Amino acid sequence: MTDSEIALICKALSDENRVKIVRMLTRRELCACEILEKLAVTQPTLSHHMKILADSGLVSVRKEGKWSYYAIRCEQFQTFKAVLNEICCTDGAESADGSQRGYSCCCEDGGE
Amino acid sequence: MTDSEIALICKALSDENRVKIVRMLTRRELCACEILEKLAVTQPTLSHHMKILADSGLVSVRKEGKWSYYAIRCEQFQTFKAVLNEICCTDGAESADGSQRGYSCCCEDGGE
DNA sequence: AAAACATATTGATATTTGTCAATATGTTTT
DNA sequence: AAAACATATTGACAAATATCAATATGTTTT
Repeated sequence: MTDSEIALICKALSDENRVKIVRMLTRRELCACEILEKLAVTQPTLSHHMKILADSGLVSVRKEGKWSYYAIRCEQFQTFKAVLNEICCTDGAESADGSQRGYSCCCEDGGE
Repeated sequence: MTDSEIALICKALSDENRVKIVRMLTRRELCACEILEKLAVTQPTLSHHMKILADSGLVSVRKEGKWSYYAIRCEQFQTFKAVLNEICCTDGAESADGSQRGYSCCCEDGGE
């Protein structure tokens, strides 16, 4: 996954309403009308947001009759998260002074 | 972590150059001059990008003499990734027709 | 003190973005 | 066929963004 593709997905998630939408899609697909009910935007604005999410590859669209159902694209989302997991801070297992931190290192494997 | 905070971090990662920067910071802090060498932007533009990354909370700045050292903020980055892991697709352990997928589900825990 | 160096800020500009009203497209119901 | 419904597209506009040149700030070296 290229830097450009990552940037595109992050751009799709760079708007508060689109973050809300993606969070709503956790474990259930939703039609546009259901999403619209929960956001304070007009229908054309929602349609615009859904297009950005779909174009980024993060969300799929399934048309059924007059409805459009949206869902998270598992494979794409998984790849995105895998890339983020490759990014790692400079922290080791514990702080420089030897004390325990209140959180574990952001790196999955704890160092190379 | 609010939708707004997530959007802010994603906005920081919504530019290809900034994705490159964050990837460069994996496991090592870097001064601005080192980052500048590897990107095709002017010094003021880099300074602008570093400010956006720092303001998002994803990156820390440490000043030492005339240098500014940047690093990934482990705790913040980890929290961000934890939020993404809460977001999950509608897929189960296998495809609807019972066949195996070429990738595992994007959900960490495989369902609630 | 002066020069060189690293970084930040300011000002300007072209481009992109989020939003809405109006309208179009396509589907289902009456 | 007409009305109602769900969604998409178009056009417009204010706000935000990425970029650079010029300049400022602060530090180190000479």
